[in-house]
Amino acid sequence: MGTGVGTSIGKPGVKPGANPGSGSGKKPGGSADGGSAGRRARTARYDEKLNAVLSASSALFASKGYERASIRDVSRATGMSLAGLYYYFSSKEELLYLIQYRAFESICEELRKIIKREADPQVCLHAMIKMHFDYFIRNMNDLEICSREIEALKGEFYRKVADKRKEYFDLTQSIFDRIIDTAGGASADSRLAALYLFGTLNWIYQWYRPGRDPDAGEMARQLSGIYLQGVPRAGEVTSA
Amino acid sequence: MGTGVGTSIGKPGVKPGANPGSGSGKKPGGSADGGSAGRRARTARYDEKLNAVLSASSALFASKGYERASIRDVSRATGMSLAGLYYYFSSKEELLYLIQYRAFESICEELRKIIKREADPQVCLHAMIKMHFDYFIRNMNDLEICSREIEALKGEFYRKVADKRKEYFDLTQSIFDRIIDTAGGASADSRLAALYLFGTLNWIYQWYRPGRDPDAGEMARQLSGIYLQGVPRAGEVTSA
DNA sequence: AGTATTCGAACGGACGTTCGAACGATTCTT
DNA sequence: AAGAATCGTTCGAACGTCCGTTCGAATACT
Repeated sequence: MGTGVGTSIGKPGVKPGANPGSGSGKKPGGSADGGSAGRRARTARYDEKLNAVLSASSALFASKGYERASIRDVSRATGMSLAGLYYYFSSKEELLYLIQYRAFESICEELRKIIKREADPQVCLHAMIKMHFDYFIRNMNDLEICSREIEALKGEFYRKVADKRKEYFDLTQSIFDRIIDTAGGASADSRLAALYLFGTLNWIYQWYRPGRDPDAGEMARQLSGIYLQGVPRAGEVTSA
Repeated sequence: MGTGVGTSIGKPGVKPGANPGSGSGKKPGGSADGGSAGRRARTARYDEKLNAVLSASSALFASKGYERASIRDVSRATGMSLAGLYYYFSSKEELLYLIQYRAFESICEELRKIIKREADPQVCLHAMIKMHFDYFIRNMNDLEICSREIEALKGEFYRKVADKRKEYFDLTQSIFDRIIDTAGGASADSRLAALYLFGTLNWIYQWYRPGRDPDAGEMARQLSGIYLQGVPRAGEVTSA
């Protein structure tokens, strides 16, 4: 903040000096950027249009992949001109950043609520998994991008998203910590358990098809059943 | 095979007619291409150099991603000229195909051996997971590419790799089928269980670091423990 | 009038791929 | 054994295309 240079990106009309691929990418603004604050939402129209752009980009990035989807594709999908798009973001990378950051921010908030609400750690794990499946089904494109395009961001963009992802992970691991505290000494390691679970959750976009596969409730029941009792007894009820 | 047109790709010196991005991509040769057969391994020198090219490409694709890594990067990494590389493959896509196909082919073979060897389904699941971790640690780049770049292939290339992947999946699901047959009626669904496990296995490249994390044996013990008894009892011994 | 938003047109660069010529080794002919 | 022909292998240079981004002017809104 001291220099006053490059502290205000993402705001309409502000195009920072050209840093063609070289610089270390210190783009995102100072505080809570990526959410709704910090973007100077002058008009409701601006916010609506930005959301439309993000939604179209999300669908495109999800179906073609971030690298293969071009800004020209986004232009075609939104009906906006190539140059007009750059009024809403200052680089393709920021576009990806906004999608990822917002998704992690909102799913983190939902998880925090659950942890606050559920005292029993086993019930809490089930609620967490159920919430993740629900969120996934409501926002398949965003979560697919959060899983698949982790390494497409660099510099500050990467760091900010990585922090949010770590928050989501730490919250999940804390649930396993409590499960393991309750159980005896023959439990799994909480970090590994959380990593294993994250693999499963980050992979569902690869195979889940809404019509064919079970709904979120059934999927969560089976998965939490496995993690709490193993595959052979996954269907038994845990607690009253 | 009937037309005699485009039936022999991947062989040195054979450049099929230009189909710039449009055609449906019916490139891979008739039978068991992608392995060692079908590529007309005239000389040992050719095979060695091809393996060097594949290995360098694998490292590049793994670290930068398939799209971001360019043929010029491969050229730089191998010391060969841009044009010289095309003596060993006919397109960048075929390069990716060869890496993926060979990896799936060899890991499928290892899994078939395990299933033939282990009569107890629970021991078999543990052996499968252990084998996968071992294979991953020995071939991190290849498996990362198999997990991350699934959708980069199209047409026949995609189909051939998808078939191999399905074989690996079906073999794994068959293990869960036997586990569930043995157990009572409160088990998980075998297809879901296999999909959940695949998520975990396909995600390890995102976090596993050889020095920091447990070795393959310990990781397999914990993961199979979870799938057989759940997190709270993952450390208990299953059978004698 | 003044600000917010959109656009057509272009720039420079990176990409995958190809072409024809050359090099090196092996084989064939004499 | 010598020279020519063949084949496998490598290369420099270029082609055409697509990309992300920018500029200054034009339009819409308040």
